[in-house]
Amino acid sequence: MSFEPPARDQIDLSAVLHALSDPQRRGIVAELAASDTPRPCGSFAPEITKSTRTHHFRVLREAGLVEQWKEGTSKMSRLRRDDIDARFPGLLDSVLSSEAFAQV
Amino acid sequence: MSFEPPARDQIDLSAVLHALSDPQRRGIVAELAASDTPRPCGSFAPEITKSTRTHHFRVLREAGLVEQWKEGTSKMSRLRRDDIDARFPGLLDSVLSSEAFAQV
DNA sequence: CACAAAGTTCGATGATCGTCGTATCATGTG
DNA sequence: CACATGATACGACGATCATCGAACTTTGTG
Repeated sequence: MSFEPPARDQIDLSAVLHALSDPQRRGIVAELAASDTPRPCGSFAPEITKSTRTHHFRVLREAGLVEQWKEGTSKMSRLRRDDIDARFPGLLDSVLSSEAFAQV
Repeated sequence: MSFEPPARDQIDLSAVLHALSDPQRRGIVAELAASDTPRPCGSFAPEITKSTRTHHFRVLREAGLVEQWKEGTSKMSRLRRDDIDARFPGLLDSVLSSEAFAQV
């Protein structure tokens, strides 16, 4: 049972908000948004286990936030910013800048 | 153990996103955002049970999205739009308009 | 081929979630 | 006071969640 990542029109708002409600995942998304160059999964969130990381990337992928492909032994990730922005205009930006803005 | 609703500076992004990730709660927030006149809890989401409704309002209140006060036998609710907008500029608007925009 | 590096899969665990029904409380009204 | 109304409290239920470790797969390199 493999998960087709959702097409642009199928991206679900609840799934996106749920995916973004976890700080760890939000951190990954923020890092992905900060630079366009794809990075291997392992270079994110070094403080958590590999399996937990796999889990978080799966949630992001199933929500439609992230696209992944293999490259050698590692797996690259890219933020589907175009799709998200097209489907939910302004949402991603406001979430990311909210994080940056609301530092206590 | 009663919940102090969070002050503006204590409103947590994860809690807000989690609260908004539930369609039922997002519906309540959307209705609250649509009209300024406070309404009793019972006038929302008539398809779910009273206790479930109470639960959802508690999540919204603890996340800082909603303020409530008693008025006679009923309990009124008000969206804390000013606080949310001040803390996370653009977030609430983009979530609400995302819902309206992305009708499949 | 042997080995290392990067991810995935597969339980498992403890926590939280959404929903419900029933009992209870508070407030207003006859 | 008796009763109705609106909401909360208290389990309880199955489902999902975030996290982990151990085993496994895939890919590249000596």
